[in-house]
Amino acid sequence: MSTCIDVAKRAGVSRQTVSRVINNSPNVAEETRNRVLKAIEELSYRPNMLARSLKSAKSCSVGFVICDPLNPFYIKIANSLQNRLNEYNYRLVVLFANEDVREEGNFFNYMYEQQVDIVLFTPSEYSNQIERLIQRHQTPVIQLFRKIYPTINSIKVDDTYGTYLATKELLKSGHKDILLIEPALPFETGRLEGFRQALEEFGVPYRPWMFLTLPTNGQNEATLSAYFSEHKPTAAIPVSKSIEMQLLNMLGENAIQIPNDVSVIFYDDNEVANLIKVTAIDHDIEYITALIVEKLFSNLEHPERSFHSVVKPKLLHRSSVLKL
Amino acid sequence: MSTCIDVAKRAGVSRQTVSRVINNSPNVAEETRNRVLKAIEELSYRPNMLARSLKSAKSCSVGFVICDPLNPFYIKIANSLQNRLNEYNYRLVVLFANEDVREEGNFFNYMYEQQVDIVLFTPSEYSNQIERLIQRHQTPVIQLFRKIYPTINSIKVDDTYGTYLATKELLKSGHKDILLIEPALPFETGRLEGFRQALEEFGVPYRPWMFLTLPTNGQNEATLSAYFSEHKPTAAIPVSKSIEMQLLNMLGENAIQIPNDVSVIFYDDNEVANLIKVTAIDHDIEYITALIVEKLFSNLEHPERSFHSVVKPKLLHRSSVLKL
DNA sequence: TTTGTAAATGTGAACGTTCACATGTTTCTT
DNA sequence: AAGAAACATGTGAACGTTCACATTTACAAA
Repeated sequence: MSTCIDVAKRAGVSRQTVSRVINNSPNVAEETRNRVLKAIEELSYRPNMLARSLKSAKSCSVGFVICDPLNPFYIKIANSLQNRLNEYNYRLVVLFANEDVREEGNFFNYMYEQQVDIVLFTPSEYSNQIERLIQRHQTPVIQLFRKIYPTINSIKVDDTYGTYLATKELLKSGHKDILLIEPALPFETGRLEGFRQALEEFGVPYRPWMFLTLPTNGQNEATLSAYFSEHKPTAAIPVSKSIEMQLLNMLGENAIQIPNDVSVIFYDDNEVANLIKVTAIDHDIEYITALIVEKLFSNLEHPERSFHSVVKPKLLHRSSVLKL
Repeated sequence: MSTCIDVAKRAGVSRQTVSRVINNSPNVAEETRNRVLKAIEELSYRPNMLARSLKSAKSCSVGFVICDPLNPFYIKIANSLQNRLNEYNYRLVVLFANEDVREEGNFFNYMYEQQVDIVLFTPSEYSNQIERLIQRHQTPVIQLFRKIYPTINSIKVDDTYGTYLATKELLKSGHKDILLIEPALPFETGRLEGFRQALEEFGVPYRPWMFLTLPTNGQNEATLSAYFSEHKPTAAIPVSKSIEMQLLNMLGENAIQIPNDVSVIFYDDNEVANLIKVTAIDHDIEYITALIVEKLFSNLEHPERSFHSVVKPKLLHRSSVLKL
């Protein structure tokens, strides 16, 4: 692998001039620039980013911990984020995680070792060990999609508003027996709140059986089946892909049809929702990543300014809601 | 961010001793090691990997270009690969791509700049520009899942055998009018070959209408619908997630039921296949990544030994094949 | 002509490690 | 007891860049 000194020798200039050319700095004579460019081409020279980052004390990289790699939402975010950052000559350092707090410490240590300029992560639950780790280092951190650490900057989707939207849509169609199904998480998502807000607005009383939490890694078809045969809701809002799938499975096995027997709105659009035409809460990936990038750079410039941004989701109408 | 010199000062040793401790080298007195470890802890010191890689001329990183980020197969591969590499203190540098040759050159330049020790990529089509780029650099490259460049080491799934398996399964159940649907790709996948092998074995003549290629980014429901109403195959093998989804969509709209009206085997298992119980070709992710890691390290040690590995897929029986 | 200013280019040091080697200290061998 | 071997530790240089500054050249203004 050739270095800038090899290029310098071949072009008959100093290494600094090569540096100027590859960094597009002005004050390089056109003739010299061309000579350097030619040498770069001939040697297929590529600057060594390790050396550059080491010297300049800026790696121009953003760490991103994908908390659930099998959820395409996060992959789309990562993909879009990478494209945006590349435009600024920043790179995205991706780490696949699996919703495990015990591993989160390793992720941060990894990011610190890689000298990323800023870390984006989705906390899986509160841990004061992690909080201390973050405070000890000066690397800025932004929590995405969940605001679990009050003192750490955050960007998230307004999930309260999301369930509010979905619930309102069902209420508008005349549904009164609605079931909200969430995975059991070690923190407050705000979804139940939005659910209750909508119910209240339509004067429908909230009943405890309208809200169900399910173990995250369990086989929940039996629980769901029992619930449906006992309570017979006319509509359901499953949250998270795995619960959506389990619900579909259960409905299929019991020959309960969407929307004739039960109306369904997914919280989180995905290709299955698209396939079987399920109305869903939709997140504007491009808008979210644009916001992340904006906040990220402003945070690098003004680390003292704290922020907690909230993005409103939308409802994507399909045909899984029956008018009663 | 503290450096090894900060740690050395605090522990009252030289930077080299700190280096020895963090690299677990022997020949460090127990008492000294503990003093250094304490200083590391107190300063929350993390070694700077940029500096380490720069000096040692080994970044201990593997570049991985994910050709289709929305296909969970590649994400699972990346995730598993990352876990395995971490065990060897290697890291995975991930790049999201979108099946575009024109971008592939940038990916390689990026990987070269990042000084990765080896690149794993899935070529989207043959390009002699890319071939020259790879040859000019000494960084080893392994093509995954597609063997497009004959001279470059490869690891792939035996797709000929995959369609052979799927076709045989349908033939065994008495199907004779089988449709293989592939995306139109600019290279030979070998799937048609496996399809024809199985037909021949069962004495069923191959007819041109049994094989359909569809544009990769098109809305193909209409084409599929026309095909089905004209030829009425009793079974179909859709290849690639997007074609699988389009087929399901079309079947749903025309009220064609699986398996009563048509038997289906997916080429590539996924959660939709699991949900609606579609028999599918299954790839053993862990086996594949173990092989990749093995080949990767042996390639770093013996760059002169070339290899072209092939992994056999399996058939995952579910209930989408009707016995005729 | 002299002087000043801007543009073009070069040089030494530094970033945080590790390598190669040097040096000092202990422990074993005979 | 002397020498060798093993262990423990330290020092200068280097990795490929960029930074800060220095130097040279060109050209306009006085």
